[in-house]
Amino acid sequence: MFELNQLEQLLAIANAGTLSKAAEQLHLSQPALSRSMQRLEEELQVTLFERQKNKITFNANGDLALEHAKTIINNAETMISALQAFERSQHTFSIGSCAPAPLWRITPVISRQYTDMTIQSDIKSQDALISGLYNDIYQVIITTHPLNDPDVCSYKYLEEHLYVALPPAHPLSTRKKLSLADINGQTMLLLSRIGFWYDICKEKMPDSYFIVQDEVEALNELRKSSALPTFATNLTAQGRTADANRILIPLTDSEVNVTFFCCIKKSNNHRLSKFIASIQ
Amino acid sequence: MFELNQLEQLLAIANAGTLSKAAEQLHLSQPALSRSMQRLEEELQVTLFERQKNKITFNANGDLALEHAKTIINNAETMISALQAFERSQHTFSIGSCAPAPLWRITPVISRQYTDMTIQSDIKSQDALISGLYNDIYQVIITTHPLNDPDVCSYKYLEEHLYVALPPAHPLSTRKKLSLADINGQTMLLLSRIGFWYDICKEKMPDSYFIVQDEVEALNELRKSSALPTFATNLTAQGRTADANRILIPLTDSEVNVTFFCCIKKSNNHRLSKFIASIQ
DNA sequence: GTAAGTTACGAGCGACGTAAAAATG
DNA sequence: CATTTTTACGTCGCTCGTAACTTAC
Repeated sequence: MFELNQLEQLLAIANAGTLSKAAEQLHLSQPALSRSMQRLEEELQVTLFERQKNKITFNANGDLALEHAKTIINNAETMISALQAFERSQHTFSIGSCAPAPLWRITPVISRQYTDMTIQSDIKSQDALISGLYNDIYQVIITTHPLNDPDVCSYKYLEEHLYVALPPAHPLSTRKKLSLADINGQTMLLLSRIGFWYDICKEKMPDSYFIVQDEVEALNELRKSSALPTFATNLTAQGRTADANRILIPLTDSEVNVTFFCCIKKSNNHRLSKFIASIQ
Repeated sequence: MFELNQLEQLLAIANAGTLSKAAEQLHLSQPALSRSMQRLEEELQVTLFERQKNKITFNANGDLALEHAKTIINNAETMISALQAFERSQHTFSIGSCAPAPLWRITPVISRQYTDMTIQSDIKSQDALISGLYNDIYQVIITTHPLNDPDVCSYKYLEEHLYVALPPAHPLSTRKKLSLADINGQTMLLLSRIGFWYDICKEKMPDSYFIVQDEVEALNELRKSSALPTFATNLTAQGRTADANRILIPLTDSEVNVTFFCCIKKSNNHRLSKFIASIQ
């Protein structure tokens, strides 16, 4: 049987146009390449080139061989990346979530349970999460609704309730509850990468301007040094313990009082049994 | 990049079950195979086997690699056979015909014109001929009707008229013309491999029994030594020159007075221009 | 003359086989 | 003890690079 490196050489010759240039690209001497192609022809029992004294061109066989070579090399490269991706996936616990808060809780749990695994988490749209679960990009996804699929188990995991954190001097700070509509128009501090929350803010508070911060620390600094309202959640210590400078007022909209579900392919149930037990 | 022979070895191991047996099948020492697989794993940067002290089994990566390896090896083998088939086709002039007579004429013409080519001819049903022309199994096919396809040129080539050759003593031998229905029921001598003629005989002379001979010589011997009627055609010298023992009577059915057409893919027009000129 | 290709020849490295060791049933 | 696998080591062969030659523009 011929060898893959000979097919690579064939492609290189097609790309470079001449043996010499191809040899250079392949870090090979030109005579070595010449002989390698002679061996390939011998192996295939077919001439691939039209040889003139100082010129070599593909003949019809060569053109055909080139097409086959391309697919074979392509398959070989696919094999390598598929294997390496599979290997990585074996040692990586990938979680996708539609919001950041569940990850704050779940990541430490997993890293304690699966000590030899890398944990990788994404915040994505629900659609992206679901297709990621089907394609085994995620072992676990966290959504706001259980998945309606017999091959997937959805476990109720957490409830999240949002508050608005107002400075005491704020005109609305005496209210017992508020809706997003009530605070629409306010300029607010907001974290980035908050998944579906951002879409809700944009939709329900179209007149507000959001000062977006990437880092929690940066946001906290701004919170201290400004009178801007922010959001808070029941899922962080920082959100719950009333801040000296802020009064937390519950938000009433159903969209900001959600239940999160952990969704796992049934085929992964066994592998993740320890994890499943821990979230129930 | 890894090499194809390593993939072949991988398959051999999967088939044989143990390194030792696989090595034997591969005509390789067992340690050599062991190291070759170690190199493959190194190359892929992925372990493929679960190694115990004196036992080696595929792991999940290995199973996946095996699937990829199968398709790659398969592609490689396909490449070899496709190239060799293509090479052969380049040096072979393949003609398919629905009847033998046109081949008697056309074959010598082609062999004179294309001296470096092998001529290969088949007698097949019209359907098989047409699909063979499309798949480049035939460069030329001979049919009884022109093809209705803009990519194919159909050239009128020959007319063939059948006669029935009766012994002078035969009751019908004084007729000026006959139809197949008139001689239905007669036991007749017939050549084999006569293409669509055979179907016509069977259809139009359902009550006849046909003594079929593979060889022309054998048929001629029987013709001399028996009084059995046979068919004759305008396309052979032997058919035309009246035989002392036979009287040739024209058959009137339209089915046995046919025009043959040479059909050639337009894409082959250039390559076959010499041939096309010679048949017009 | 430069740039392309093939052939000739010597050298080095890489894959092979043999031998040895270790483990299992 | 037979079977299976890995490691160690020396050898052989294959492929490489250099050099020389030929041809074309």
